[in-house]
Amino acid sequence: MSNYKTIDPEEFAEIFKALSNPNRLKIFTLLASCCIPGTVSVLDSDDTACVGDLGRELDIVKSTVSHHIKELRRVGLIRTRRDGQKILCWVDPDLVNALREFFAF
Amino acid sequence: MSNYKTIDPEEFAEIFKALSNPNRLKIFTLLASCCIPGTVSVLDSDDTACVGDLGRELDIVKSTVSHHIKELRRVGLIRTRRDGQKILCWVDPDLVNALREFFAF
DNA sequence: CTTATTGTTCGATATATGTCGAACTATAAA
DNA sequence: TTTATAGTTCGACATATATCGAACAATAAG
Repeated sequence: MSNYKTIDPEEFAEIFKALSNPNRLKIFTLLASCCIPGTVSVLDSDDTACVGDLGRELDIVKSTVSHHIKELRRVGLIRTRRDGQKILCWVDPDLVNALREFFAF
Repeated sequence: MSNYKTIDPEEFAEIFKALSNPNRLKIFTLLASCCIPGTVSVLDSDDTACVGDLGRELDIVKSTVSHHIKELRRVGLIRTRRDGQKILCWVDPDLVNALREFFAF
């Protein structure tokens, strides 16, 4: 694991912190599993809103979902784009790749 | 990322939480970079104590290091073994592999 | 323009966490 | 047995966080 010396501990700690909350991790995994990396995320094929759908899926109020989305976006794990009333979300494949390499021997 | 559906969010969130503290992440990376996976960890070739060495390296008191070691061990990221007065630490390669797969597309 | 829908921001609150120093335990050395 | 070294546990404190509901903002529909 020689690459461990090259990472910024503060930055990576922030990323792991973003994944340390169960609901936030579920949001991340939902987004990761429902979309092709690099493309816009949808929970079903009807192109529904991310924040609302995620809240309904996880049974948490939208203000909490919005807060979690903001945090995931802040550390770079996901990206967002407005489409009408809805905010579409998807995972950033580059950061996911960096995380996979972090755990590579 | 089809494997995202199979993980336990609570368990993985705990693991990420263990890595979410900068000092704890530094301990993990020090252990990961200084030892061959599966073997006993040493910071230098003199087989010195892990807790004391880590504390000196990171400039934090031993009670804090001990607390962090306990947390890393609780979630399975590291393993420990007593050797005389010293507690030797090393990373668990299986869990590191699982984390790498978690971020695999 | 008015109403409905979607998402954000704010304030409050309860809970968790990181850190330290002091006291204690365990092992080794003299 | 006494002393030294290494690590753990405990109590305390300050700080951060997760969550909710209410109020607000933006966009769409009528």
